[in-house]
Formats: sequence, structure tokens, C-alpha cells
Amino acid sequence: MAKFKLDEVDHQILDMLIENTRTPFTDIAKKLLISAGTVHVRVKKMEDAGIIKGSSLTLDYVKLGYSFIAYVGIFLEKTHQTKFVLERLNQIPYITVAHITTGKFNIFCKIRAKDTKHAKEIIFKVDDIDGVSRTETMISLEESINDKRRLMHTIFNDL
Amino acid sequence: MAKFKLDEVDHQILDMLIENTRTPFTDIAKKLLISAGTVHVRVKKMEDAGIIKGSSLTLDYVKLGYSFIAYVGIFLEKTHQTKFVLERLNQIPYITVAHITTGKFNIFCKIRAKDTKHAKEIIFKVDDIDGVSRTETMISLEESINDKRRLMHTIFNDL
DNA sequence: GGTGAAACTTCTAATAA
DNA sequence: TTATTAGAAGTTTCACC
Repeated sequence: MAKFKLDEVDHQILDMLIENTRTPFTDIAKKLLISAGTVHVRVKKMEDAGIIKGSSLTLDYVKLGYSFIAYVGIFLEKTHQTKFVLERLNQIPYITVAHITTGKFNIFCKIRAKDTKHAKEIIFKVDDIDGVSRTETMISLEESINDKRRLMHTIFNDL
Repeated sequence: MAKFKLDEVDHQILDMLIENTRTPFTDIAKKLLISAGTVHVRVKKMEDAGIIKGSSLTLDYVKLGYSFIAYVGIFLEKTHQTKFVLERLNQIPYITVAHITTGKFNIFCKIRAKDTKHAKEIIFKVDDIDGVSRTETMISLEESINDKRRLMHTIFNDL
């Protein structure tokens, strides 16, 4: 996949939209001393190129009653069962992320649950999937860093 | 933290905005058979309550040249060094998420890098932090699940 | 609570530079 | 590529249910 060339203006636009996707284009234009039309054209171009894949809300899951986060490493009996197990994991909505990995585990996933009891149920469900030989759970005591903005700044300055 | 009470209309609004934060309120209103003013008031209420913390763009990091994802488990020499190590990790922008965890590791983080060589540099930097005794890396071969929408649907139906 | 309409702001596409 | 512009579209407020 080719690395995309974005200039400084594109970076600044992305930077403002990452912070708040509803930032009016007129505000962005004012700050960057360009016209709103230009902002519009640039954003459209980045959308067409697939750089901007979409936008999403950041919700407070704790306030919604989901304060439990854990990472679960999965050992499979045989590697060729990966696809099947992933399909099963995909049916558990509390599993928000899953990766096929090298190293210790075959599959590695993140779960978000209401509490310990709820998490236990989810993990048992994972353990029960055919092909899973065992799992190893790491409970998050605190999410200390979660910031893609810093990465974006770095990516921009890299180019 | 109290669980917040949202009704069916709030859920539907969130559901549409999670999919695309720029969905016009007029569209939402039309679909839900309410007025755009009501959508506006409801969204504002959820923002004020902190349920909606913000909005962000979903970018294609692969197209931006960052196709490497790994999870790194960190073993500390002493637990009381946690805060110090996290501060250091926070200075490495390629570390996008970090959790203090129970279980095998003391700290667990996610890195996003350009390639293997770049990842090596980052991991070496982590290894070099005072208080880190050793690390264990799991390289993502494939991000198979990444979907908070499913979780939201479930949360809604839970209530 | 919600509505509907007015006033205001923003978007978007066409044209021109 | 960018700017300007003007009509379309969206947001926000408010008097009134």
C-alpha cells in the first residue's frame, strides 16, 4: 500500500478534525488562512483516497456501565483453527478488538465488560470455543494512555 | 460512576452518529420521526452529561505508512516504578494505548509503527526505560476484529 | 419534555482566476 | 490548485404546545 502524500495544509485540517469532526470548515479555513471551499475540496480528496475512512463518537463507556477492560491471550490447539475461532469471537460483542499474533499467543483480544462477574462469563465463553486450548487474562487496572493524536502529530512531522 | 439512563431515542441517535458523526440532525430527525430541534437538544444533553466525550476521525494508518501493530507486555523491577515508566512511555508517540494490568505483565501497551525496523527501535526504547526489567512482544499479523458498534448495540439492548 | 418556523451558520458546487 | 460566490442545506433558538 502506497504511502500517501499530504502537505502541511492537509495535516492541519486532519489535526483539527481529529480533535473534533464537527469543526466547521469555515473555522478551519479561518485558522489556516484559506477559503472554506479549499478545505472542502481537500477533505473530499482525502476521503476519496481512503485516508479518511470515517468518523466516530468517543463515548464514555464507564458512564454507560461498562468499566471493565481486559486483554485475553488465546492459545489454540492447532493454528488452522484460527479462522473458525475468530468467527466465534466475532459473535461475542464484548470483544471489541482481536488480532492474530506471533509470539506467546495465537490470538489476542480485548474485552469490555460491566464488571468482574460479567467478564468471567465472557472469558468462559471464549474458553469454551472449540479449538481453544487455554487463555490467559490480563485485567486492566487503569487505562493510562489512549491517544492517537500524538501519533498523528508524529506522522505529520515524519513526512 | 452512575449508570446513565438513555431512552430508545437517545440510543438511535447515538447509533447513527457512531456510524458517522456528520450525519445531519435533519436526517436523524426524519428517520426517527422527531424534529431536528429535538435531536439537537438530546445530543447536547448527552454531551453535557459526558456520555459523548467527543468525536474523532478514523484514518487509514496503513495508507499513511504505518502498517505495523504490536502489543508489548512490560515487566517492571518494582511495582512502585509504574508511574515513572508510564510517564516515559507517554513520551513515545508510537505507543497509542497503555494499561496497568494484573496478571503476567505490569504494564501492557500497544504500538503502531512503520515496519519491523521501526518497531524494533521503539521496543528497544521501552526496554531502556529505568525500571523495566524486560518486555515481551506480540506482533499482530492481522487485525481481525475492531468494532465498537457491536458493543454499542449490545449496551443498548441490555438496558 | 416536544414542535415548527425563523434566523443564523455552514456546506457545496460552479465559475473564475 | 485555490478563491469567490450564491443557492442549498443544516443548526440552533424560541415562542408555544
